Amino acid sequence: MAKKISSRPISLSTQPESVTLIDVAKVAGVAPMTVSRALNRPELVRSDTQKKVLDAVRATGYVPNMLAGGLASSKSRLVAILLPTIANSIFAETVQALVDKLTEAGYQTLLGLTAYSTAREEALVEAILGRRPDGIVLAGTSHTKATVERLTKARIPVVEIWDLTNKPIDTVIGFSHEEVGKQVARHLLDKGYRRFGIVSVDDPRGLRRGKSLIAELRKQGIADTAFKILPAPATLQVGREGAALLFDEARPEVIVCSSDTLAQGVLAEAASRKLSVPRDVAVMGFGDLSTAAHVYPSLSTVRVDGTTIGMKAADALLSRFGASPSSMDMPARIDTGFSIIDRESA
Amino acid sequence: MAKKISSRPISLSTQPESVTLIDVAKVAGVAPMTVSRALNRPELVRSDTQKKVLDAVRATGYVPNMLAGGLASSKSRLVAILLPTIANSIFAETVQALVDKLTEAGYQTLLGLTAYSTAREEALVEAILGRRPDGIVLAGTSHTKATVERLTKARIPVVEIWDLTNKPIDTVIGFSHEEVGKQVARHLLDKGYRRFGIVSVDDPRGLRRGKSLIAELRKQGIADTAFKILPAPATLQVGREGAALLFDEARPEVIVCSSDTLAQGVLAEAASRKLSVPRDVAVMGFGDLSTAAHVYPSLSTVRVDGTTIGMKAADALLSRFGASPSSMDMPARIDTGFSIIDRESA
DNA sequence: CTGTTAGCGCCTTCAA
DNA sequence: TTGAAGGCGCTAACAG
Repeated sequence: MAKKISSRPISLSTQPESVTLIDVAKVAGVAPMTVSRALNRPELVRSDTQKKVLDAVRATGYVPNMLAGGLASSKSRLVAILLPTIANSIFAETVQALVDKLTEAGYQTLLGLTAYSTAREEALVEAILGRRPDGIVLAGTSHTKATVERLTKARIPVVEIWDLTNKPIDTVIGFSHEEVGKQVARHLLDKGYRRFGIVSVDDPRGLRRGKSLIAELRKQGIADTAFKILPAPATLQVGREGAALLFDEARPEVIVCSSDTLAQGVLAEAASRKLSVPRDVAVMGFGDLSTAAHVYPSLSTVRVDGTTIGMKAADALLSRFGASPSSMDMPARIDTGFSIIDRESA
Repeated sequence: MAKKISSRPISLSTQPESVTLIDVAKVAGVAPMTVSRALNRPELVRSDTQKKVLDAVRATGYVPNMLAGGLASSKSRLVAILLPTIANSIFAETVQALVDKLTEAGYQTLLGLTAYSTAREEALVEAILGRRPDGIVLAGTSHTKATVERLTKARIPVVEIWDLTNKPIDTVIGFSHEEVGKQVARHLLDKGYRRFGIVSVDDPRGLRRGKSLIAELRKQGIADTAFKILPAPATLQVGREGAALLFDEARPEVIVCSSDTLAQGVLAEAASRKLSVPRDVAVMGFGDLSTAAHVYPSLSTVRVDGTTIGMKAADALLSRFGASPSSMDMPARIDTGFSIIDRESA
């Protein structure tokens, strides 16, 4: 009778063979395909069949194998996220929002950490594309040529975040770091400051903000701006050290920091030197949101809404996942902007 | 001549069919299996064959499909990490260390965020097991029965971190939160404090530390300890609010916080009330490492080395991956400990 | 050292 | 609405 001897040996070992669609189908008394449908497209299955299947799933403890499903359907329900770092990171909120939204939509998230290295990013991209993700999110817009090529060839939605560019790989959601530097310069000049100091970690976007700030100051006739670049990650301690260097050398009227964490370190150093903020020295941070705002009345900051970036990135991906391949060619360029929050005048 | 007509249609579309092992094999002039070996177990392949294959890989731009590979070999080279949250998180360092080490070893990391909900954790575990990860890391030791069952049945290494228990699912790496509460109580009592206040977010481990602290104080004859529990996440602002409540009601001599971020908020509130720390009120944080240490001279804290936890978790996984299935039954229970850092006496 | 065969577990396609 | 056949791309196991 048996058309084919079961290839699965009757297991005598304690290792419970993993339950497959076929096992569920047997228990439910339907074809494997029907189980698949009941699970993935229930609207195509009569409700009593549906029930039989679900009962069988519970009875067997079946967990669908997404490797097999993904291989067969070329849909992995996987989104990769690549960022420089997660420790003490300005990206934390973005990741949180992104992961939350994607999880809710039934996608899982692969996390890769590049440590601000485009070479490492390239290696990660290659490895990750091996998983055939349905989409990928990258922090920043600066990548190696090979990375861009691979990403383009992969023909999946690519979202670059936390920066802006005129030549995105696909979709880009962020703001201009040059514009941040420029606006911060103008804002502080308007308030009458003339001697500036900058504390930044060695992060490409932070450096660009700093350079743009200096460029704008130059335009306005201010030539010498002390620019302290310290190794990442941006910790309170690093902020303190940077501030110490500036206080010892340049005695700036205002210190601009590449992140709020650094700014808090600067505040700590100022306090330890009995310097009053902002009277003796003003401090400007970057990043904000749940950290510094409302808490340090003397701290100004550039506020960036990381949560919005994460949510928009998720939206961008999800809308493309549903869409037809042709509409794949309609990427977006979203400027989420930033705002300068001035605690002194609040 | 052709044993079989190529099943792959000659593509006229612009969509470049993705390159497979077979394509590489053709170009290299070897069998597909040889390509597979050259890529995964090069030591089994003669070096000139090896070279032919690598050249063909480069020429074709081949990216191995890990879904297919995983399905065939039942090895996914994937590790899942489940934590409550990543925003403002005490886990950031742990994740960083874990991801770094695993990436280096050729594993990729799936990130799931549970928001302190065991129900959500259960759903995530189920979804994630569908990817057939080679291992899984969970924050905490408190899970639903279904989660524990599924995890046990999955027969993969499971590492619970940032807590300790006598009944781990498998391996557990962390420290006792009860012990933290107790030691903090004793430490502060020794220093002469008698009126305590606690600010905690609604996080199970933070609450356990707080309860243990209170229990120990009771033992020592101190009955009334104000315990403010605020909704997560732990931000500076929440710390400020908690402190404000305590200052208005209880006027504690010392405030113990469930995280350093909260503690910093408490410092800010104290400052705004012109209270001197630690003279008027002492503040004890939790977590530390790159954040508070060395920066706030007035802040005491419980130091936990999140990086070590992450590295040990990675080690635990990697050693089991290499090992024989039988040695799978030798889990570990590692107490990474903690230390109380007292800035006042430093 | 290299090749052949036979699936891994699921979904697409087509037929009933 | 359900079922049967075939293959997604790769690797284990064995043969040469």
